[in-house]
Amino acid sequence: MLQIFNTLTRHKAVFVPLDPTRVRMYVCGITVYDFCHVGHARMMVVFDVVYRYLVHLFGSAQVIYVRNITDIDDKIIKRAHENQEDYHATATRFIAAMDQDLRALGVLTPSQEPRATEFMPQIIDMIAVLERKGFAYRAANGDLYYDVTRFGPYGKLAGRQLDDMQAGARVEVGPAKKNPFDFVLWKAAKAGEPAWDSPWGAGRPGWHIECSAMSVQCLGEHFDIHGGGRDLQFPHHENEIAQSCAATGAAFVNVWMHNGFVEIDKEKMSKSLGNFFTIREVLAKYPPEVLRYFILTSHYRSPLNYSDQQLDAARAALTTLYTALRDINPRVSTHLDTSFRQRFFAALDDDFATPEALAVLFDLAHAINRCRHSTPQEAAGYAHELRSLAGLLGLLHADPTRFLQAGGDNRLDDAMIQALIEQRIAARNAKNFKHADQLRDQLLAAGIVLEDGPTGTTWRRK
RNA sequence: GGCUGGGUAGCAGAGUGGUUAUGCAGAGGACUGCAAAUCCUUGGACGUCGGUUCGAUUCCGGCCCCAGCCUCCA
Repeated sequence: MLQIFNTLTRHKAVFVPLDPTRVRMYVCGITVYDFCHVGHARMMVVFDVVYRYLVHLFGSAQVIYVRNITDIDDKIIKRAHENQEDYHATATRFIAAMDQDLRALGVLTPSQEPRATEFMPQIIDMIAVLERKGFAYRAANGDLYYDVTRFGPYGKLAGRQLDDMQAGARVEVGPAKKNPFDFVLWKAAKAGEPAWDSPWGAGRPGWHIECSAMSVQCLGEHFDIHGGGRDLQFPHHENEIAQSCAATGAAFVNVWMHNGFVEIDKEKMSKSLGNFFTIREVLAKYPPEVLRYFILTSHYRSPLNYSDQQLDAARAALTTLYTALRDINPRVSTHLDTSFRQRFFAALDDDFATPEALAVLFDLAHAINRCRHSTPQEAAGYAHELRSLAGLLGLLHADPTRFLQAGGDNRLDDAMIQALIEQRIAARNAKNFKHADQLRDQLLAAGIVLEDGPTGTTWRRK
């Protein structure tokens, strides 16, 4: 039984979909004005695992996963202006970059990826409903605001009362607002800004309303899971609740999920602090699967401390797993110890406890290594088990030898490596171990590790 | 000021009222020409002060420390 921690209740609870034939999840994607960083990668990978596991439990045709793209917003306009290009060109460019990064990380494509600019009529409709119901007001600056005092439960998701919050703790409060926590629904366009026509004049939607409109449009008024980074809990998701519930009069989301931050030196990785690494920066140094593995080594709600040391450890760990799979043809076996599988699913059932699930993978790798020579068919069975369980996490899809030999600085290509290995074999056969060791050291200096086994010499990159 | 989380071995990171997490790193052994990989064995831990308990890292309370949110942010 899958249990999920619900931010709304601060408890884990058994997940029961509203409609078991249509499990519906919405995740806040990114605003496309720059390359994705490791923090984005974490969110994408975490919810990718959630999606994969829901598909495993309910079937691929039963799970609808919507992840939006914010393709119009102040930052995009600013970036486009800096680059002297159309806002749309900026957005398109960074969407392509994002797709490339996510493909590398093995993140599955969601069922739908709605973009704000494609949902203008629906967004405007929802705002109009809010205005008609008295939840909106026009400020002196022309912007249309949501009046938070009109929505009773405001603050429930954040776990705080309006009165408790210190408005303007870190920034000046907008002077046009009646209440400091009021937020913009429709932003009046300034000269030269991209704009859409609306009952409130030319302008663009506020950030929060687009997610309310798109989620309701794609999944219905009331759906199962809504996710995103912890930083979206307040005010973004709080505001979504206020808008959606006020507009539809229905319950909005059953389970709210928030992933923890990526940190560097105990500090949140963020654009504003400037302490971020983009996904592509990391992928220039490490195979994408290493980054994915690294993300899954900590529970999704915990902080994840980023460092090269951790990435190195992740690569070493994957090397261990792939080494176990090397030279084995995974085959389904009917009489296997099923405790691995049971532990693995128990871990994921417990609020997606990936660290525990990964531990099971290592136990399987050890099981393979223990019996790979004595009972190869058993080893093949465990290898199949390892592959299929890891596959649920989006890991261990690669050919083992390809993973183990990938990367490197290409000082030596495969043919050169092979030639040096042949030379060394000749030297060994001639009992000229000094020369053989020299060749091995030469390869090691180039990052190539040799392994002499009963069936010959294999190599991998360090 | 309000609100959330958290402090576990060298590093990372799970978990549990009494019994091995796991990975990387370390030690010893097997294997190897020597290595590497692998296997076997193994050292090392639960911020602090109290309380509950036969027994607490694990429950309760105080304290200290850290991070995050209360603009935008995954």
